[in-house]
Amino acid sequence: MNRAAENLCLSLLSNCRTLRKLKQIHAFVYKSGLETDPLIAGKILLLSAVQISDAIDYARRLFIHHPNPDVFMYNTLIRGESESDSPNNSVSSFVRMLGESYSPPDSFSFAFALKAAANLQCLKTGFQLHCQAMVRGLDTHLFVGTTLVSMYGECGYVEFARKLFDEMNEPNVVAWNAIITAYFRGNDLSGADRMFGLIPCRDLTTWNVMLAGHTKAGDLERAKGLFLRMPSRDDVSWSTMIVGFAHNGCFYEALQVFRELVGSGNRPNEVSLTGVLSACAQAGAFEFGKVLHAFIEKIGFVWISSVNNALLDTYSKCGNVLMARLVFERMPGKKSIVSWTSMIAGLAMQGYGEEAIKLFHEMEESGTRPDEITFISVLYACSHAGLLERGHEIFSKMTGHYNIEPTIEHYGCMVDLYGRAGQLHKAYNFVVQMPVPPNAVIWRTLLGACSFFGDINLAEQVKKRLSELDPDNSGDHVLLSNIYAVAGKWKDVDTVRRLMAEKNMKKTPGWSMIEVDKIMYRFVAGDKLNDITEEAYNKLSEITLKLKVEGGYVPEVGNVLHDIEEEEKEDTLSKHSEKLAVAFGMARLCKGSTIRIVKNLRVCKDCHSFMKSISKVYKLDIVVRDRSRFHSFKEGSCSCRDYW
DNA sequence: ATAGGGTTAG
Repeated sequence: MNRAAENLCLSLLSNCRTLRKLKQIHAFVYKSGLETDPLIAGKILLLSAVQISDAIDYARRLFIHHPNPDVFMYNTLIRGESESDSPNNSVSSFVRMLGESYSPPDSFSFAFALKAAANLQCLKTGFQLHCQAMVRGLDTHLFVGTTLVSMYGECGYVEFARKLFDEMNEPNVVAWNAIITAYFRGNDLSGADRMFGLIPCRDLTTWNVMLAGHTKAGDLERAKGLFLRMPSRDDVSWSTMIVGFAHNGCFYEALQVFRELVGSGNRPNEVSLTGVLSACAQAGAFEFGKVLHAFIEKIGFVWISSVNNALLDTYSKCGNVLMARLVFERMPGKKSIVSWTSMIAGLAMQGYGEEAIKLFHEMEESGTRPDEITFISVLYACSHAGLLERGHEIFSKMTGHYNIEPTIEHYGCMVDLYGRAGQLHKAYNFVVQMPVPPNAVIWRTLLGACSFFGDINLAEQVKKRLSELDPDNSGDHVLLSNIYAVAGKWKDVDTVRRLMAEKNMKKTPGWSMIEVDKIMYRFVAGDKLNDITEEAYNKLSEITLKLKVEGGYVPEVGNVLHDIEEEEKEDTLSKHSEKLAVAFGMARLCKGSTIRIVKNLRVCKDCHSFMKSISKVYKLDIVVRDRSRFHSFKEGSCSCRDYW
């Protein structure tokens, strides 16, 4: 009878995919008095520690309450913890195991604990484990040796990894894959390629290692070539390509590979989904993001926190905080630091400073310790909402209460905080007194503020420092020349322009994107004519006329670089990519639907008032995400309250 | 039960 119950439990467990279901089965196991059955306890631990995402806390509790865990259970816990958010727990479990006389660590224990050291990139821990393995004569074990190669590679000691590899008795394909990965880790692409040529036989992982190595190095052409050449592909190959494209800003390609993946009859896994969602977030592909959301609900990935985090980020980067908030509130289990930080950043981008700070306090109360990224998001929220006092408080809290050493990015946020508020000299003094030497980004932030508030004297001073640090940056010259243009100092404008021409500096072309029928269209300022741009230009002149007549729109020519005739200036302005994108959206989208634009640079003052005017005259909502924040235009005003 | 893919900011 007990035998029958045991078989029933085992068969239930073999089909278990979610923590929810596992808990139900676990309850049944208790009812049947089988909780100490080694086979069943081992399987439940394996599921919660390794096979089900985000269930490691459950696994730990289960382990603690289990009397005399065997070697398998120890190894399973060490394994699960090595891949969790805190791999140091894995090392602690290993140390605890060392103290148990009845279950000494075996080759598996070492392999998993070494994996934790690799994930921690902690050479000291790895080396200590290596020594322990030598004492027990396990360092020559094939699996342990392979993980040692991998660990040293991960910790940046590629030469040493190579030495161990050369000393291995008969390295198999897995060991070869580990040494190739180590070469990539050390940025030695030709070394990796050389080993790829020497390897006696290749398996699927060998190819996947090559894909990952080249996408991480930014060589997507090479990766794509390998992807097409490889004899077969699995879900890791697909997700490597999707994530690789997404990380390198090639969202179009990322979406395309995802479509191919689905088109070829495969079911995307959670990694492909997080990758493609990240591409949607960057591109602002709201409609496609919603399709993915539906898909995620349908196949039950709502239980995976990484997918939820990516989804939350997609909604907030597409300008829909309400949906982001909904995903955030409905997330199962404990919210991770990534969930909190993404939600805070989402509110910050919309200018909801108070709400972001409120959420930050909720996070603190929930017992999740904010990290340096969280503070960047909160400080960003303060600077974009003009909350000087709060920004100051939070900065002090970071250093005082949380003992987090500010990085140059945190100082950048503070400069931005003062700069955006127009306290330019306070910002300047802050930069001069910073304990870290200011870099180009810091000075550029200040130059941007000088440009917004038209402080020519300070701008010239700041530009001098920038010329020392990053003399060939075109954006800085454009900013300076804009400052002169606004002040009508055309001689100075000319000097800057000539310098730019002499040095052959190219302006970063501004582009804007808009999604129509789940396809992203990209417009570049002064684009050549084709069917799409012609449609946009035609609609744009119609809109401009209507705005001038009915909305009292007057082009603000101050931001135009050249000292040319008024009419010509207006012509340059009218080619700004965000205007083309909006016009295209108005021509193509259903009447009354919100227009969503993503722009790579910051929106100019003229385009800003143009959008306001459209929202009033056409009674249309427009959401523009620029380099720095969201602008939601409604009934003639913008959510940024002209503070950007 | 060794190797390969993962979401947050700048």
